[in-house]
Amino acid sequence: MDQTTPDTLTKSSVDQITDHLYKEITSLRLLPGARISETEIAQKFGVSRQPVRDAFNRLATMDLIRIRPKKATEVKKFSTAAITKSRYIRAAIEAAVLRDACKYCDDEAGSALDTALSLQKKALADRDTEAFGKLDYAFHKTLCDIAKAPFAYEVIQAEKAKVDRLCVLSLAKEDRMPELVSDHEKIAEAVKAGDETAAQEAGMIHLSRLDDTIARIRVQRAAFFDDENAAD
Amino acid sequence: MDQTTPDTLTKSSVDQITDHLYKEITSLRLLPGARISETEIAQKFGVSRQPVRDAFNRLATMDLIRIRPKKATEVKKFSTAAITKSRYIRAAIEAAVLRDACKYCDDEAGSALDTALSLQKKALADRDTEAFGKLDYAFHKTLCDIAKAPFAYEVIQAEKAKVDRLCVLSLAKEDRMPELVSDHEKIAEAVKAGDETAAQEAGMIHLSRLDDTIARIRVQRAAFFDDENAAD
DNA sequence: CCGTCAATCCTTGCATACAAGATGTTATAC
DNA sequence: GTATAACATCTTGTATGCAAGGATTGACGG
Repeated sequence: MDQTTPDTLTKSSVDQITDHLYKEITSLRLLPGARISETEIAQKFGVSRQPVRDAFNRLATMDLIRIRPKKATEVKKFSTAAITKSRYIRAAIEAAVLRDACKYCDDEAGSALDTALSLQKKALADRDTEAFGKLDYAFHKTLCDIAKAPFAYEVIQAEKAKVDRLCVLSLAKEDRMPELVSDHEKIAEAVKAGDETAAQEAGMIHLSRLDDTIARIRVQRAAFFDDENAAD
Repeated sequence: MDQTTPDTLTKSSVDQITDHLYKEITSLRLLPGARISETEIAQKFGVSRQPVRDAFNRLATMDLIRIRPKKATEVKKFSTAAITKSRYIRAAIEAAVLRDACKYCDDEAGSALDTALSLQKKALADRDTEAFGKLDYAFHKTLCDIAKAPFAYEVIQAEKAKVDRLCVLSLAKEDRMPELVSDHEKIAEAVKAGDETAAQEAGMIHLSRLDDTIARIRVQRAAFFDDENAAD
C-alpha cells in the first residue's frame, strides 16, 4: 500500500486521501461501480482538487479505480481476468516460497510456525475473524521469511489485497476459518518435514479454497463484475 | 507500460510525457541518479507543470523515479534488493509458465516456437541486437500464450523492464546472443517434448545468465547502485 | 404521445499563481 | 582562517481558474 509513499515521514494530503480511499474501497464501503468525484472528495477533506487528483492517479495505477477522462471516475469492478491473473501470480510465487521454505526450514523456523499456528487456533476458538485475517497475512509472511525471500511477501500481499475486498462479500467467513487453519497446519507440517511436494500440494489446495467463494459471489453479485462489459 | 493509460485513444499530454521519460530512463539516456525537474520537462514539452507532475507520479509507481518532496526528483538507482526481488518473481512465474506450456503444447504451438527460433537465428546471423531484443520478448510471450497464461507475460515484461536498462550498460550484448538463442532452443525443445523438469531447468539456466552480467556491472558502475545508501 | 435537438450541468484535463521546505552560497562576526 | 547565520534560489505541494468534452434533461416540433 505504502509503496508510493515518499521517504518523508510527513504524510501529505495526497497520502492521507489515498490511504482513506484505499481503505474505503478495500473494505467495500465504496462498492464496485460507485462513482467518485474529485470535487466531492476535495470538499470532504477541505482541500483543493489537486491532491485528490494525485490520489486518484495513484489508485488508478493500483487498479482500484478507473478514470474515464471527461466522463467520470468510478471504483473498478471485479474482472474474472484480473482475478485469474492474480491467482496465477500467487500460485507461482507461493510455490517457490514453499519450495525454499522447505529447503531452509530449521528448528527456529519450525517453532515460529508453531507459535503462528497456536495464535490462529486461539483466534479460531474465539471466532475472531478480524484477528485471524491478520494472522493469515502473518503466517504467509513467516513462510516468506523462512524461505529467505521476504520480498515475496510484498507480492503476495499486493495480489491478496486485490481480491480480499471481494471476500468481504462472503458471509461465511467464520465457517471457512477451520479449514484454513487446517490448511496452514498441513503446510507447516510439510515445511517442517522438508517435504517440497507435500508443501506445494497443500499450498495449492489452500489457494483453491478461494475459487469456490469467488465463483459463488460471481453469480450472487454479478453487478459487481465487469466480464460482459467490452470496455476495460 | 501502458497499463495506466486510460481507455481513451487520444494520448493526453500525461501519456506522451510518461512515454517519453519511460524510454529515456529505460534506454539509459537518463542515468540513474540523474535529477529531473518538473519545470524543466514542462518547458521542454511546452506544457505546464501539472501534466509533468502526473507523469512523475506514474513513473514513481513503476519504481523508475524517486520523488523526494520539496527536495528533488531523480532517476532511481539500481538496488540489489530490487533486482533480487525481480529475479525471484520472474523465476517463479516463468517456472509456472514452462510447466503449463509443457502441459498444453501441441503441434501448432510447436511450429510457433520454431518460427520464433528461426527469426532469432536470423537476427543472430545479422548481429542485429535490437531486433533480437524484441524477439526475446516475443519468445517469452509465445511461451505464455502456449501455457494459456497470456497475462503472465505482463508480469514478466514489467519485471524484465526493471532490469533491462541495466543490461544496456553491458557492452557484450552481441557476445551473449548465441548462448541466449541456444537457451531458447533448449527451452523450446523441452516444451515440445513435454518435459517439465528439463524445461524448467533450461529456463532457470537462461535466467541465471543475467546474474553474471549484473554482478559485473555492479562493480564497474557502483555509482549507479543504491545499496550502501540507507534511504530507499 | 414520441422523437429529436439544444442547452445546461457535470465531469476531468490543463495552466497559472502562490506557499513551504531544503539546499547551497555568501557575508559577517570572531 | 573559520564558523555561523542569513539569504537567495532551487525544489515540490497546493489552490484556483478556465477549457473541453460527455451526459442528462428539458423544450419544441411532428
